[in-house]
Amino acid sequence: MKEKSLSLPSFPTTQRERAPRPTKNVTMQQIADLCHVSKITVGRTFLHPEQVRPRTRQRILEAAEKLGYTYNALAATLGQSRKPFVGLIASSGNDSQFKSILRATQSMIREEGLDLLLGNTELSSQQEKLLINRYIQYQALGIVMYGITLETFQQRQLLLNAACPILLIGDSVTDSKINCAGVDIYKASYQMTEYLIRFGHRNIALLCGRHDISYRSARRFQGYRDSLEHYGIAFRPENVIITDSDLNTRENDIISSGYQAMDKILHLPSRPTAVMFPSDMFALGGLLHTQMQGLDVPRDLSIVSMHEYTLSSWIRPSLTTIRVPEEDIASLTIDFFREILTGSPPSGWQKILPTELVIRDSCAAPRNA
Amino acid sequence: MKEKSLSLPSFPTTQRERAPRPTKNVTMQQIADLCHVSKITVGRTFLHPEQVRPRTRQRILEAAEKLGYTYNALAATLGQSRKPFVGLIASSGNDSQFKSILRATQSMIREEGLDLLLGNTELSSQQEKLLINRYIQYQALGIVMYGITLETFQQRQLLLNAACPILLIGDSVTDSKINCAGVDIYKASYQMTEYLIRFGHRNIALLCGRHDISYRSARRFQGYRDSLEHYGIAFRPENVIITDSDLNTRENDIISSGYQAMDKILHLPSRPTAVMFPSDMFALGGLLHTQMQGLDVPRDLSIVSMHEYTLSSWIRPSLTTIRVPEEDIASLTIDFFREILTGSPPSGWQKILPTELVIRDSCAAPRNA
DNA sequence: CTGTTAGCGCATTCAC
DNA sequence: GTGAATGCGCTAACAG
Repeated sequence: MKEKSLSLPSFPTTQRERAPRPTKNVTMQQIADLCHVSKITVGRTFLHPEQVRPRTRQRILEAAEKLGYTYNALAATLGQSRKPFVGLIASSGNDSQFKSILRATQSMIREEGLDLLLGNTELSSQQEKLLINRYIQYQALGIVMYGITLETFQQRQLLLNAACPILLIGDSVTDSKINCAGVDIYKASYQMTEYLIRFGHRNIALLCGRHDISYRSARRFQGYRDSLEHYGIAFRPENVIITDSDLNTRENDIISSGYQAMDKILHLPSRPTAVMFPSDMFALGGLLHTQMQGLDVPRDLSIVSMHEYTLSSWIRPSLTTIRVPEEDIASLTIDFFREILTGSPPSGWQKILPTELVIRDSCAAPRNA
Repeated sequence: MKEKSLSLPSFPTTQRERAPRPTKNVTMQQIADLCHVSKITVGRTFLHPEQVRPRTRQRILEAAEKLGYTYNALAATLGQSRKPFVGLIASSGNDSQFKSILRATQSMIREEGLDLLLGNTELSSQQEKLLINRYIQYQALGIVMYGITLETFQQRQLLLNAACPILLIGDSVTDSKINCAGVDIYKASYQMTEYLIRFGHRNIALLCGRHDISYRSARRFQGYRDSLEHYGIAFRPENVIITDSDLNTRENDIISSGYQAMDKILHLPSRPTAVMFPSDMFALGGLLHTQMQGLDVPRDLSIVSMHEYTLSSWIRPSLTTIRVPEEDIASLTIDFFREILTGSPPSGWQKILPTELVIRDSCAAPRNA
């Protein structure tokens, strides 16, 4: 038998013995003693106030206040075997798409009376596994992952944990057992490359995350490559600029990553005639740099982004980009958790949403075409 | 006696009775039964493996695997009265500064084996209070708040909870009892206004958050106003553009907020000669719009930002802005929690960091001065 | 309306 | 090495 999904404790347990905190907690029992009622009556005052006579309730509340009582929600979950947490594991805090996910998740969480555990992996597979296990051990109702490493993606047993459904969002996924809600990045990337090729571009640069580590970047990279190949265009490794803005903790600013990438691209021996950026933010950085060099977009250089923000329609030239239905992904995430809450833990729950190529003004045929 | 800090349960308790989840959890006892050992031996295999004979340990681990056992970290905290959580309450997911906070917090959390509870208030005072109480009830070791409403700020009892230290970050604070690590936004705003005034500007616009709600925006607004007053310049209400990008869930993009604000400003009956933006991102939006209108910055219009990002030095003209020591705030946050961990729960812990006026190319004297 | 009993799952203390 | 007993703080089920 291979290793199954097994969650063992993984905390540093040996270290917090410095401060024994002799401060005994105030418990319901103490309130009960003070009020000459039973413990459970105290509990009821808080959880089902209507079941307690107003006068008794009043006395209990006053006593609680006086003692500085704090309700222990952790103990409560034990008692009612309630699961109050939802885990959200992000590969990086950098991604702006993450915001809309966060926002949507939060609103659901609020409605359902849940709370959010947030972890950041910086695309470390080890961190991913650790966090998944941790959140499972906190009895998470489910875990949402936004971005995943190729390595963790292989660990199906971990991702298919029975006790805690895991949902991958942002990207659709090749493994039909794994829950996901997202778009087909491979296809989007393929199509965008195709779009440029049809303009006549043969020398297309790509700014891309670590495709040796990140599942998403790998898919994006592959879509680009396959598209080139399909049209009989030689793949040039030097045309792929790797950004590790996911990983690099110093490099906080996506726009600046795009800026710097463009600098590299413009210094390539054979200068590309088109550049693909992961998102509008990166593209803006690239655009700013290009224009500062006195080059015209799209006459001298075509620029596209692979993920639209509201910004892209306003800058000049407006950006050709790909619309990702973020709101839909967000509401699917909510649906997923609603299914969990109604008792049917999803499995093989796959929602693949279409992307849309938004054509604007940042592309043209290459000059020498 | 006034209301003290009292934490009562605040969950929607009446709703999760749909799915009774008859699936009994696998517990240590079951593993124990299967292995013909006692419960505690099982526990030890996980927590102090070295205290268990290798052969026994092996058997137990196998049984655990076979049964699909999941360690219940919540129950564990009860047993060892360990506090595994840190709360982070953000007023909005929009703010980019939030990223660096998050990053720093996460790294500390990782080192200390803690986990992060994240909540978003969208500057609703009610949400703030609810989340604070919730996190306290989850036995949070401490709570970090990034941004706070004026209303909650008044609730000193809540903020000075003994069981759970609360740290306000980003801004320094006028109440000497309240823990904080941040910069004096009032002063920064005052100085920036002063800087523009000394150029000869008399008609200065300000883009600002809801200063009737947000503590930070209120301070920023006041600094601007007091500076004008000090130099004998009449305050013009129409020169203050309010952005509620904190609140508005649809408006995801800060750059676009700046863009739109600038549009309003340029249409003001008496057009300002200088505009102050909350951050570089807003300012970039404003700048883009200004330039698109055929106006020159800084000749026709001076633009400043009140919070520097890496971007500001690259765009043209480069932005005059204010450097906020984000990294220092982040490490102070860590310090704060280290003090909690070493047993001295901070109180009146105030770290006020200096800001720096970064002068670049986006300001000039007004044309008609 | 209130109390009794039992249990949630694990950890600690002390024995053996 | 291993085990028994007890406690963590709260809740559910059933009684009265």
